Amino acid sequence: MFLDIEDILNGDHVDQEVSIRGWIHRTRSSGSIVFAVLRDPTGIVQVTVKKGNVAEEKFQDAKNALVESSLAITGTVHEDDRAPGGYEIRANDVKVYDFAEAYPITKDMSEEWLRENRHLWIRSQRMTAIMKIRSTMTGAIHEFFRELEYHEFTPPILQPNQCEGGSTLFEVKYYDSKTYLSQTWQLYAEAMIFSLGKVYDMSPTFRAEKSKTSRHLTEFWMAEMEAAWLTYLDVIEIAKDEVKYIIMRILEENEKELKFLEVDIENLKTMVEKEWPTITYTEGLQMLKEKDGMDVEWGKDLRTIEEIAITKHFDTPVAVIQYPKEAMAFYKPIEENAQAPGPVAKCFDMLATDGTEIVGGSERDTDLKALIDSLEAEGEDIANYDWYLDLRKYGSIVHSGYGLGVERVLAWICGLDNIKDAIAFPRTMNRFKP
RNA sequence: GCCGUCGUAGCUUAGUGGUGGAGCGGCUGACUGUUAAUCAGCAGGUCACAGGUUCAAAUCCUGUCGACGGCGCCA
Repeated sequence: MFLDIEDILNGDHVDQEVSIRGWIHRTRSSGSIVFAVLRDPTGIVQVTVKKGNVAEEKFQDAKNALVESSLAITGTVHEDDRAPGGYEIRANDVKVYDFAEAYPITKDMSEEWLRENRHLWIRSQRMTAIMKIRSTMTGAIHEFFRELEYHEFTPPILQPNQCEGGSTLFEVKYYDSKTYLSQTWQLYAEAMIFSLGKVYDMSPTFRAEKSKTSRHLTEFWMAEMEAAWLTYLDVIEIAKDEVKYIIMRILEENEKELKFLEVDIENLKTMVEKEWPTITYTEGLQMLKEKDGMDVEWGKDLRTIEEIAITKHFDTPVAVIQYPKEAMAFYKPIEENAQAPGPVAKCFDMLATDGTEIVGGSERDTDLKALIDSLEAEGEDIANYDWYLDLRKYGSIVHSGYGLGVERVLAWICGLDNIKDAIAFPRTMNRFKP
């Protein structure tokens, strides 16, 4: 029976004989004693192997095993200040499963090298911590929506047409014709609300944008929701609750990992308790003018630099609503009750405290003619959308939804400076290996 | 699509016109308490690729390839 290393570090097994198994994280030898730090999914612990305490052959094995060799150790747990973590196992038996070759990842590593060796780098304490938090996060999203009695609906990934105007699609050969990888589940979710009412999903999303930044992936996971009878103002509040719930669950489950990543835990705690503001696009422009001296022409979409400036005035994420209709995708309806110099849409973005867009959503236009006009204005072939337009012909109702970028939120919560570390095997414009 | 940075040993790098060095890692040896130990020694190079300038190119020029970042766009 093998214990988790975590259990040793809890101090419950002092002076007991235990067995653990894992991989060598660090190793050094000093004549007749070998210090090996062993790693398993739960933590790291120092093991000492002394000449004479184990069979000579096993001592040599311990001495010769390089970093990442896999082995099992049986020994006695001792409390010892000299050991990292405060506990060590003094071995009386060693079994090496596999002697590793010289591990290519050593002390000095460039970003590029680590990405080329991502299949090995995911063993690092840093990536392990991030991936544990990611698991908590995706679990929390399911919990959150199921608690609200949403149904999970999984959309097709191969889709015949685009949705987000401007985003480029990955084309897939489909027998003798062609189709595209999903860039959103939205159109299908809009169909499903007539059946299930309230739906959510988390699914891969593909965007062939030529964006080479620390905030973009070509394949990422989007957590979306769509609900009948709700307005965009209703779902904004759900989005705020969802992100707060994600943070709360991570605080409950991953304190150790957050500390390892040097995340400001107190800051996250207070953020969960605060009200998150909602401002309009027009108010945002005013704020930029008055507080930042940035003069943005009304009607232009907010650029990265402006989003960062706005978020600097808040200590929580902020929802920005009612962007100019002109700059928005075809399905976002006009908000008639807005105070703005021009037509605005029933839509919102949520900006995290570092200025990244973590959520985007809207009400969906129910006016058949308006939809057709918008599509035509964007140069789309109406025939490609016939099934979607059907949804407006049979009992059309008000409905809204949004999408949350899983990696964006994770990177923000963990304070990662690059979104590529928020997913195990990132896909970007220039890299789809390993 | 536009702008910029980088490419030298397995890894991290020094080297701006004149015989390619070092640290880490590996191997050999020493060491009974290390903290990504220390000490001695050994091996390891198509200076991304192609062309050009020059008596001489890792170094200067042109092109290509690769990687990274920023803008725009987006989650």
